[in-house]
Amino acid sequence: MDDIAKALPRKGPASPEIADWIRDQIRTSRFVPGQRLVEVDIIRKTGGSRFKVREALQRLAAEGLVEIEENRGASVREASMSEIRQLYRSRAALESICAGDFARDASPAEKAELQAIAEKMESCLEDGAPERFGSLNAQWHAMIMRVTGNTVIESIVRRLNTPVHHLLFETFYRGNRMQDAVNDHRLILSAIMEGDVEGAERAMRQHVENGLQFLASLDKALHRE
Amino acid sequence: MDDIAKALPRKGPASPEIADWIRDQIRTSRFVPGQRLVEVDIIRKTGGSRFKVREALQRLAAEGLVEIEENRGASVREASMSEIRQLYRSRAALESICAGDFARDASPAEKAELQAIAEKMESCLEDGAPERFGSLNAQWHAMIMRVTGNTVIESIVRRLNTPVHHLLFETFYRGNRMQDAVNDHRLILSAIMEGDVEGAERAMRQHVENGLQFLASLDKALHRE
DNA sequence: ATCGACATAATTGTCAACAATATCGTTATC
DNA sequence: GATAACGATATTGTTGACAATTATGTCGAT
Repeated sequence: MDDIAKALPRKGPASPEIADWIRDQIRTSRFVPGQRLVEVDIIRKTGGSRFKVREALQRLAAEGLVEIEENRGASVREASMSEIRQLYRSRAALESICAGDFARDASPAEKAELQAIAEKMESCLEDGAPERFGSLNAQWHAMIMRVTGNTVIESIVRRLNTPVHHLLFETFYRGNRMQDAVNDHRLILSAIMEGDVEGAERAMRQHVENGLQFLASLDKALHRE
Repeated sequence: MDDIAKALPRKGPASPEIADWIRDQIRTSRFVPGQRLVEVDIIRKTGGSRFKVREALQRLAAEGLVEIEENRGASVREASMSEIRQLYRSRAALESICAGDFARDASPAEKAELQAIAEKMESCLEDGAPERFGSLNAQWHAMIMRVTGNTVIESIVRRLNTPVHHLLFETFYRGNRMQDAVNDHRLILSAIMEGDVEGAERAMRQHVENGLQFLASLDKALHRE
C-alpha cells in the first residue's frame, strides 16, 4: 500500500533550468557583458549543485553566450558589432526562407493566427508595453518558422539571437522601434496573405536588415553617449 | 638547480580534445547513429577522467551531435532526412552569401589560392583519394568564408555540417560525386574570378543543393538496399 | 606615495567514492 | 511455454573534499 505518494525527493533545479535562469539574467541585463559568473554565486541564487552549475555553464559556452577561460571561469561574452552584423545577415537569409515557405504553405487559419498576434502587437503601441511587445514579437517570428516545419532553422535563429537578446529588449524601449516593426510586419503579412512568396521573402529580409540598422545606431549612441 | 625540466605532469587529455576525439569517431562511422556512448568506454579509450568525459559529452549535446537522456546517458543522434534538408537549405543560403562576398572583396592573391586548392582536388580525381579530397573540400569551403571575415557564419556552417559529416565522407566514395563537385567548383570559381557577385552566389547555392540531392539519393539507396 | 615580494583568501579544476537508476538474466508461477 | 516478480550487474547522477591556480591584501624598501 503506497499511499506515501512518492514523497517527492525535492531535488534542486536541473542544469537546463539553471542555464535558462542564467540566459534570462543576461537577457534582462542583470548580468552584463564582461561580468564574471562566479560559480558559488549562481549556486546560492539558484539552489543548484556546483556540478549542475558547471554543466549549465558548459552548455552556455557551447552556445557562445558565455566564455570560459582556463582557471578564470566563465564570463558573459560581449558580441562585437562585426559579429552582430553577421548574425543579422544570417537571420535575414534564414528567416526570409521561412517567410516564403509560410506564404506558400500555411493554411488560411494559420495565416489568420499570425495576423491576430500582429494585431495584439499593434495594441501595445498605444499603452506602450515594450516587454509584452518583445514577447509577442518573439512569438510572431517563431510561428512563421515553426508552422512550416522549419524547426531546425528556428533553433538556429534562436541561438543567433541570444547574444543580442538584451539589446533587442532595449531597442523596444527606444525611439519608434516598435512602430517601425509594426509597419514591417504589415508589409510581410500582406505579402503572406496574397501568397506572394518572393514578396514575403523580400519583406522579411528588409525587416531584419532594418533591425540591424536600428541596433547599429543604438550601439553608436551607447558608446559615444 | 632545476634540471628536472618541470617533470611534465602528464595529465590526461582535456575535455575539448575528448570532444574532438568523439566527433572524429562519429565522422569516420566508428560510432554510428543510435549507438550509446558509455562513459567508461570513452575513459578507457581516451585516458581522460570521467569528469572530463562528461564535460565533453555535455558540449557535444549542446552542439546537437549527441543526445543525453536522463539516467540513460549519451547516444549518437540520428539526423532525419527532413532535418538534413533544412541544414542544406541553411547552408545554401549562408554559403552563397560568403561566395558573393568573396567574389567582391577577396584579393587576387586570395582568389589564386582558392584556385590552387581546387586544382589539388582535381588531382585527387585520378588517383581517387576520397579522404584527401574531403579534407581539401573542407578547406576550400572554409577559405571562402574566412577570408571575407565571415567567421561567425563559418562557425555556424561547421556546426550545421557535423551531424552529416559521416555521410559527406561517405558520398565521396560513391558514384561520381567527386567529379560533380569539381565541376561545381569550376563554375563557382569562374564567377569569382570575374568578380561576378550574383553569379557566385547562384553557383554556390546550386552546388550545395546538388550535394543535398546526392545525399538524398544515397539515403534512399542505404535504406532500401 | 609607489612599487614589488610575500602571505592570504577566493575561485576554479580534478578526482574518487557513494547513491540512484536502468538493464539484463533468473526463477517461480500459472 | 509465456509472463511477472525478483535480484544481480552495469551505468549514470551527485556530492563533497582536496589540489591547483588566480586574485587580493599587507608590509617593507626606496
